[in-house]
Amino acid sequence: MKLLRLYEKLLNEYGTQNWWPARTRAEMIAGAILTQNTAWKNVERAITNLHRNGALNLGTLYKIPVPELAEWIRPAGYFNQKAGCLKNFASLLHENYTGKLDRLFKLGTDELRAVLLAVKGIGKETADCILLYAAKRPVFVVDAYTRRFLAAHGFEAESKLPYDAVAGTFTAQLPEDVQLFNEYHALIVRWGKFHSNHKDSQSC
DNA sequence: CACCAGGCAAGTA
DNA sequence: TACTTGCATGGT
Repeated sequence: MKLLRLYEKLLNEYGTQNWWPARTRAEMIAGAILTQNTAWKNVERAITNLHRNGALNLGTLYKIPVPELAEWIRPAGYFNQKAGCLKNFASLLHENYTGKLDRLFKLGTDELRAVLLAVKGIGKETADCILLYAAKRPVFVVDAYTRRFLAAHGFEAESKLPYDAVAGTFTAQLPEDVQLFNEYHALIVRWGKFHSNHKDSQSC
C-alpha cells in the first residue's frame, strides 16, 4: 500500500496529534534531547523540573553549571550526557548566533542540519525533530517506531535501510509538506505506542 | 527479576 | 559499513 494512503488511514483512525507537545521552541528542543531512548513520561518530569527552576530557556541553559542541570533532568535518564548536550547546544547558539534561535534558523535546511549534527549529543533523529518541529522544515523524522511501522506494512526491506534511506522512502512518495511530515511522524508514534500495548494484534 | 522507552558516540573489525 | 558497548531513570 502507498505511504500516502497509509497516512490517510492513520489520520482517520487516530485524528490529529498536535505535535510537538511544547509551548516554546526552547522547550521543544530540550524535549527532543531529553527523549533520546527514554519514555516520554520521564521527559515530562525533567521538563517540569527545568520549568520550576526557570531553566526552560536557552539563555539560562547556557549559564547553568552542568552538575546542577544534570540533577534537574535526572528523571529522563542519561542525565550527565543530556546535560552536556543541552549545554553544547546553548553554547553554540550563544557564541555563534547571538543566543537567538531566529538567527540560527535563518540557515538553509541542509546547512542547519549539518550545524545541529555537529553538536555532540545530537544525532540524526534529534536534529530532524528540531528541523521539523522547531524550524518547520520539510524533513521526515525516522525513529524506532518508523522502522517497525514500515516492517508491519509491507516495507520489510526498507525498514532495515540506513537512516537517510528510510527517510527517503517516505519523502520520495509524499508531497514535500511540513504539516504532512509533522502529522505523519506523530501518528506513527501513536500507532507504535498502541501496538506495544497490544502485542499480539496484527498490523492495520 | 528482566525488559523496554519518541538515541548517541566511541570503539572494534 | 556493520556490529558492540556505556550511558540511567522509571514503568510493566
